[in-house]
Amino acid sequence: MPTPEMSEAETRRVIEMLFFAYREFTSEPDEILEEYGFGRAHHRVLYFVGRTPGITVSDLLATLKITKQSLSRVLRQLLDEGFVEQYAGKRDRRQRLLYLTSKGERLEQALYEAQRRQIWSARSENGKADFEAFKKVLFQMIHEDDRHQLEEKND
Amino acid sequence: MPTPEMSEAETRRVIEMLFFAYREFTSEPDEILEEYGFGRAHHRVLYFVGRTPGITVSDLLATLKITKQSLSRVLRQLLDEGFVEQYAGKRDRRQRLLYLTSKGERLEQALYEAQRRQIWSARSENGKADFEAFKKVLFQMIHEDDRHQLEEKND
DNA sequence: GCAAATAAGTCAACATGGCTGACGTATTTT
DNA sequence: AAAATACGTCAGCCATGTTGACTTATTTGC
Repeated sequence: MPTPEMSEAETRRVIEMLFFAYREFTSEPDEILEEYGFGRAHHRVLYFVGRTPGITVSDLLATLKITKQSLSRVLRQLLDEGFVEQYAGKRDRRQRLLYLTSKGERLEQALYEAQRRQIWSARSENGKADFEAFKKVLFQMIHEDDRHQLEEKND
Repeated sequence: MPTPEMSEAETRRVIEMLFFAYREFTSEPDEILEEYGFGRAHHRVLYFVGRTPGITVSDLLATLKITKQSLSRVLRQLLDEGFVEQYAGKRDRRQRLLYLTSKGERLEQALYEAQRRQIWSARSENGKADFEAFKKVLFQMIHEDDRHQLEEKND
């Protein structure tokens, strides 16, 4: 672990790359969502419900780190419009376990596709080793408390 | 340039890392800005005016890709509160050239510091080679039209 | 068994920061 | 002199974050 030795110019270049890359990363999903009258907040819910079928409302809140009232607004729309379903928990009937409907899965899949393409494209311009390094550095940028929430690395 | 051969699990892991890393990347600046009654939109203006002293309003709009009216709202506050100054262009007096005041520079510096620390920290957990690879992949994620806007690589 | 805690939902109100549309003014270009 | 450009502003809309207060259903703990 070498001591960082980075110029301000290089550091600023990274700051800017993160800004522009993240904007690009969200732009195509945003376009798709707009066709449904949804926004980025809906995307996040679709994403994490899709990735964690049966997730409870409070676990989703913990992942997204937004208030119950903010989540409620978008979740209500997703439920009303049939993209998400909820069932009372078996073990604890106060809980509402969230699942994507097939309609919700189709939309989530389209959103995933857009981001998958962008990631694969960036990867294809570089080698496997470079991409592994990319993931390592990106992982270090994540708050420790959030790291456990990542998809299991089974690859 | 190898054909991508990535599992869905690995791809989703990257999607999640980008989400959590970007949230972390903006969280400390957000806290600082709040002390001034500013938001992320102010940060972006401070950042790009600081990086490009004398930038015109229209160039700033092109970089941020927001509307004149949206920019106006935050720029007005930054001008009124003495973080940014504007002068009529010498060559074209319709233009308003934007500069940080020393007050603005101090705030921009504090915001930069927070992000610099996070980047250096992530870098320090990995090698120089890994970080170079990180930058290469990140660069590829940026829309071609935005790439020229990056800080010159003079390092 | 009952009181307290928990999971979830809702109402109301507010802030930020995107957006569109319509116009005004100063300056430069043609 | 007319048209185009750079900038600014007014008004209003939308999405998505916030706080605070309160309800209902259910589970937990004494």
